[in-house]
Amino acid sequence: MENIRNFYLFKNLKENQLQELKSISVIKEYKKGSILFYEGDKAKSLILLIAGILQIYKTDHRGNKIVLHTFYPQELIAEIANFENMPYPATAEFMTSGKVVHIDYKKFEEKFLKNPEISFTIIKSLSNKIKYLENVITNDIVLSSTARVAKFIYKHEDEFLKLKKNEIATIMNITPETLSRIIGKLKKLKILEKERNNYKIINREGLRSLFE
Amino acid sequence: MENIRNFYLFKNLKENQLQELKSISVIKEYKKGSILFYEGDKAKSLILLIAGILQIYKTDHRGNKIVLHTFYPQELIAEIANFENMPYPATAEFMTSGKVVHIDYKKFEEKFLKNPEISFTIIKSLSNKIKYLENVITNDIVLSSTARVAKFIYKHEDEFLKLKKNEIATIMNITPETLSRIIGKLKKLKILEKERNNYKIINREGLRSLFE
DNA sequence: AAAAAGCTTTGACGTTGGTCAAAAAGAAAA
DNA sequence: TTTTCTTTTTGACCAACGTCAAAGCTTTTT
Repeated sequence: MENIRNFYLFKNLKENQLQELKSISVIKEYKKGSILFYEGDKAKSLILLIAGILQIYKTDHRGNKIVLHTFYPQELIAEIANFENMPYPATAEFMTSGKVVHIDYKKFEEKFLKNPEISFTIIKSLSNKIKYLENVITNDIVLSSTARVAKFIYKHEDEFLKLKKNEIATIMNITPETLSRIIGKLKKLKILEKERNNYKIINREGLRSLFE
Repeated sequence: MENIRNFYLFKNLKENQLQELKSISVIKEYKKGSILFYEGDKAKSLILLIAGILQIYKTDHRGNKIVLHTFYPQELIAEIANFENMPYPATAEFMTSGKVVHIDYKKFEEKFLKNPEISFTIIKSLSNKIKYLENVITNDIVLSSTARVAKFIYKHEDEFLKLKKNEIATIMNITPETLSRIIGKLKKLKILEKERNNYKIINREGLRSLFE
């Protein structure tokens, strides 16, 4: 097994604790597109993502993915399913090939959860997730499509210029047609301008006023 | 100051720690309808609700309240604003008169956050919030209005019978008109039946199939 | 029991964003 | 530079919900 000490979560453990942790952990590899767990599955182990990109999503009544999280390595995944002893609330799919540490949760809880360094890390991880979920709610419920697009362009100018329009639309859970129409609207409002085969933002404040 | 030991969060502190905690805490009372904080406010203290009902909400682009949480006593409120040092992500309003302990966060973090009992409580509190937020997302984004109403009736039969229709509509963030039309649809589907001036559920499974 | 006030339902209509198909514009390959 | 393939835009149309106003019911008050 690789050096588990590299995982930030376990940086501060002593050698004997590390050994103990290793003894309750298993590393598994996953191919791109494979499913780590489905919404409704029962959680058996605490999961730490150590390689690859993992997306957590629900599917709405029209079949659209609602992405709750996109995880990059060194993150705990869906710990609440363990803490609350509940089924996974969403589905996890690898966007790239990836690697994961499965830690026997029961034993972890007994032996590690009250370790101050570890619990502090978990608090950070959880509060990060809350931040993220709140953002999903803001974007998908509070804002209209136009506001959502404006916010995206404002906050991710470079992606807006680089990514294909239909990729951007997917990220925002809208159709490419709707995105195209909104961009058209922004052009009329003199917020964007077509320049060669791309756009230029000519009124950042105008953008901001659309979502604040 | 009242006996702070009554707050579950601090049950396991030793006497000297309790004294220390008291020294960094202030209790405040609030009237029904008063605002504890607004979305965007800066968080200065860790807040523990000890009396009353507190609602946390955002306002969507049409002016509807999106309720993120409804808190009852003995709960930490919006801790992430402290942990992540970010502005409050939503507004908090008292639904009844209430009481709150304000704890100086900087000092709390130094002295208490790494106490195993306390951090465990915080982990519980955070994971509860995640559960709640996930539920909001499921209800408000994933489900259609009909599914949302079906779920509400299925899970809260008594409220459905007792509350006024427009109160129910408010809880679900839909208009009374839409609710009325959906109820009409459920009548046609032989899931509900009008009985005197109320309804009767005559096909619970039918209800369930609408949201699962 | 009649009148007033408060809810709920219904109808007409508007807005938002999705769907499908076709046209237009760009990029890549030949 | 043509040709071909991909992406974006446009138009016509649809479904879900919201809005507003009027009509029907209930409940409360007098």
